Amino acid sequence: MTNRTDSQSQITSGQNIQGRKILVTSALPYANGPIHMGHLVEYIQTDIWVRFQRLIGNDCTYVCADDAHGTPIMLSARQAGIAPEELVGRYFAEHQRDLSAFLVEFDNFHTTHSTENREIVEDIYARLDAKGLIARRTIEQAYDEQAGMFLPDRFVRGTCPNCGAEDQAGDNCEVCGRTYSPSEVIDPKSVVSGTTPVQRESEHFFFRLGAFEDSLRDWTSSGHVDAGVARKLNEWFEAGLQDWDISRDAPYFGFEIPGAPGKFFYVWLDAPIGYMASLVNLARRKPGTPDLNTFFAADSDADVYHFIGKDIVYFHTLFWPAVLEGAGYRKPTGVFAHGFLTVNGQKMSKSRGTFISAATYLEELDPESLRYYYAFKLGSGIDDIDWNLEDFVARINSDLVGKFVNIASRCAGFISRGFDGRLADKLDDPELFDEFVAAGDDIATSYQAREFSRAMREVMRLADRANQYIDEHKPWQLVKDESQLPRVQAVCTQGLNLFRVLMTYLQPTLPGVARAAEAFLDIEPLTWHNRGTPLLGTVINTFRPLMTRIDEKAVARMVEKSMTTVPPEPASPDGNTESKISLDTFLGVDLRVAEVIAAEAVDGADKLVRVTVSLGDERRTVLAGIRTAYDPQSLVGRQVILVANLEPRKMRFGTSEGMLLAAGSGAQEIFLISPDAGAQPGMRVR
RNA sequence: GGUGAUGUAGCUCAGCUGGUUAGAGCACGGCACUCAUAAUGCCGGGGUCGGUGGUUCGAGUCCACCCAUCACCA
Repeated sequence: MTNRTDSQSQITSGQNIQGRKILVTSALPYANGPIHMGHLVEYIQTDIWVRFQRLIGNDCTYVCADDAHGTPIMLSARQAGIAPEELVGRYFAEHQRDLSAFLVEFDNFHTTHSTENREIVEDIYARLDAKGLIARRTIEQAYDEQAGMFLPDRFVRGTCPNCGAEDQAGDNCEVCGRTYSPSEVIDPKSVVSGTTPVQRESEHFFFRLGAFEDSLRDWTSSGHVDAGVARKLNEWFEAGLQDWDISRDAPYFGFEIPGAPGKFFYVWLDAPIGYMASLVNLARRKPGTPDLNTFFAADSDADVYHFIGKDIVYFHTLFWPAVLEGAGYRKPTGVFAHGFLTVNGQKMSKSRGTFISAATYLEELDPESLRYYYAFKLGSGIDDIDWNLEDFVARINSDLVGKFVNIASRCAGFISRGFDGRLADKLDDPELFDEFVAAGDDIATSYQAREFSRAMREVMRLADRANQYIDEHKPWQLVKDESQLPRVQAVCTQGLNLFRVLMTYLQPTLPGVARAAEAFLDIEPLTWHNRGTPLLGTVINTFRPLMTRIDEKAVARMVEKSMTTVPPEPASPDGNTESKISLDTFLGVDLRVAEVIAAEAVDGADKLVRVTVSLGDERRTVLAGIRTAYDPQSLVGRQVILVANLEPRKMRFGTSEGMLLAAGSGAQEIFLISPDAGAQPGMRVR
C-alpha cells in the first residue's frame, strides 16, 4: 500500500470518503442450500454500505457469485442422483431470487463454476508456480475404499482419542474441544459409506504461505482490518504460518489442475478468485464497466473491500492477500468481518423454528423490516448480533411506523386537503431544518465506518425531534382558524421536509420505502448532496402508508413453518443433568403412546429385544436393551411410551426406529413406563 | 485444552483516550392531545454497571483472579 494513513482513515474515521472508485464483495453463498437469515446479515450489511457509497456519489461496483465447488456439493448431488452442475444450477437461480427479494442489488452475480473463473484460477496458479510458490509433497490421508475417494477431515467420524467421546468429527472433538487429525481417531468410519477408511498416500500441492509472513504482518497491522480481527490474526502469526494445501484428488467437483491429471484445485482457492471472475463476467457482458485491472492491477488506486463472516477471516486475511501478492495483484483495501446471527439469544435451531430461510421469512414479513432491524443492530465489530423476535416487532412498529413514517403521515393530510397538495414557499423553521441537514455529516461517518446502529439511533433521535416539532405547532388546532391557514401549510411543509431529509439518511437501509417516498413527494431520486435543498412550492401526491405494522402473529407463523421435527440437541455436552432446557426443546421430543404387538429376543445379543409397536396407523421396530429385566413374551399387548422422532439408529442387528422410555439404572433395574388405562396408541405425550 | 470476545435497567443496546447525581428506545405507571397506520407529546418509577480484590484524589471505564455465555483453533 502506498498510502497507509489514507486507507486507514477510510475504515475508521470516514474521512476522504468521496470521489472513489470502489469494488465491494460479499462472501459467496455455498450452492448447497438455501439462503437463510444468517446469510442475510452479510448481504444486507454489504448492500446498505454499497447503497450508501452510491448515495454520496462514489462509483461503486458490487459483485458476488455462488460458491459451487467442493466435496459437500459433489456428495449432495450424488445423493440426489443428479449431476453437480444441476444441483448448483438450481441454487444459482434460487439464491438470486431470494437475495433480490431482500433488495440486495448486485451489479453482477456469477458462479465459481464458470469459464471466467477457470481462466483466472489457472492463470494465478501458473504465476504462483512460476515463482516457485507451489510445493509438492506426498501426504497420507483417509481414503474410503468403497466410495473410491479421499475423505476430508469432517467426513471421518469416530471416537475421540483424547476423551473417548463417540461419534466425533475427524478434526476435533465437540465434547472436550481437542483438535487432532483423522488418523488419530479411534474406530474411524467414513460418513460417505460407513466403512472404515484406510490411510493412503497422495501427492498434494501446497501454497507457500510462509513466504508472505512479513508482508502479511505489515498489511494486517496497517488498517486494512479491524482491531478485533487484527488481534485474531496475531494468534495465527504467533503459531507460525504453514503451507496451505490447495489440491484435492479426484473425484472432486472443481477445476482440474493443468498438467496434473486427477488433481483438482481446492474449493477455497477458487472461491475468492470468484470475486474476480464475477467482475470479469460483468465487464464482458457490459462493455464500459470496470475490468479486472481497474481494481486488481498492482498499481490500482481504486478500493477493494470484502465483507465476510468471522468464520472465514483466515481465508480472506492470510491466504487471499498472499495469493494476490504472489500472483502480482494488489491486496484488498479492507476486509470487514461481521459476527453470527443468534435468534432470541440462541443459535439458530431447526427444532426451535429459528432456522429461518429467506423464502419462509418473505412469505410472512416485509424484507425492509429485517434490513432496518439488522442495521439497528450492526456495528463494525465481529460481535454476534441477536434477532430478538419480540424486540423486532416492537422496534419496527415503534421506530419505523410510529415515529418515522408517521411524520409524513400526519402532515400529508393537511397539505392534500387544504392546499391541493401544494407545499408552502418557505420553511416554518429553517434552523431546525439545517440542524437535520447538519446531522447528516455524523450519520455519513457512521455509515462509512459500518456503524449502522449508531446511524439508526441518530436518525430516530431526529425523528423524535420532528414529532416534537409538529406537536409544538399543532396544525390540527391552527386549521380551525381561517387566518392561520398559511401557518398550517408552513408547519406541514416543514414536517415533510424533515421527513425527506430523514428518508435520505434511511435510503441505504430502506431503498424500497425511499422509492415510494420519492413517488409520494413527486421528486427525483434522493441524494446525500441535495438533501440540504428544501422542497418548496411543489405539489405532492396523496399519501399512502409507506410501511405497515408487523403483526406478531405473522412472526409466530414464520417460526411455526420453520419448525422441523428433528431430535433436540443433547442437553449438555458434559452430561450434566442439572442443566435446564427450554420448553421448546422439550416439546421437540415427540413422545407417543405405543402398543407392543410383537417382541422377540435378538439372537447374538444378550440384552436386546426386538420390539414391534403400533402407533395406531404406523408400526415401528425398536431394538430395546431390556432383556435382562423383561421376558419378551410378557411385553406383547402392553402399552409403552415411544420416542417417535428419534433419528433411526443402525445397529448390528438392524435399525432401531425409536426408543422406549424406562426408569432405572439398567441390568435388572429397568422399569418400562406405561400410560394409565384408556390411552390409545398414537396419542401424543407431553 | 489454547486463544479471543462478551457480561450495564424487565427487553434490546449507547457509554470515546478513567472525572460532577450511569443514558436511550421499547415495556410499565400517570397526564395531555386527537392531525396521523390505537400513532404523538409531557412527567415518572426502575440499575450495588457479572463477582472479588487492587491501582488512583477519583473506575462501568485501567490491572489481577474468578464465574457465565459465545466464537475460533487452517
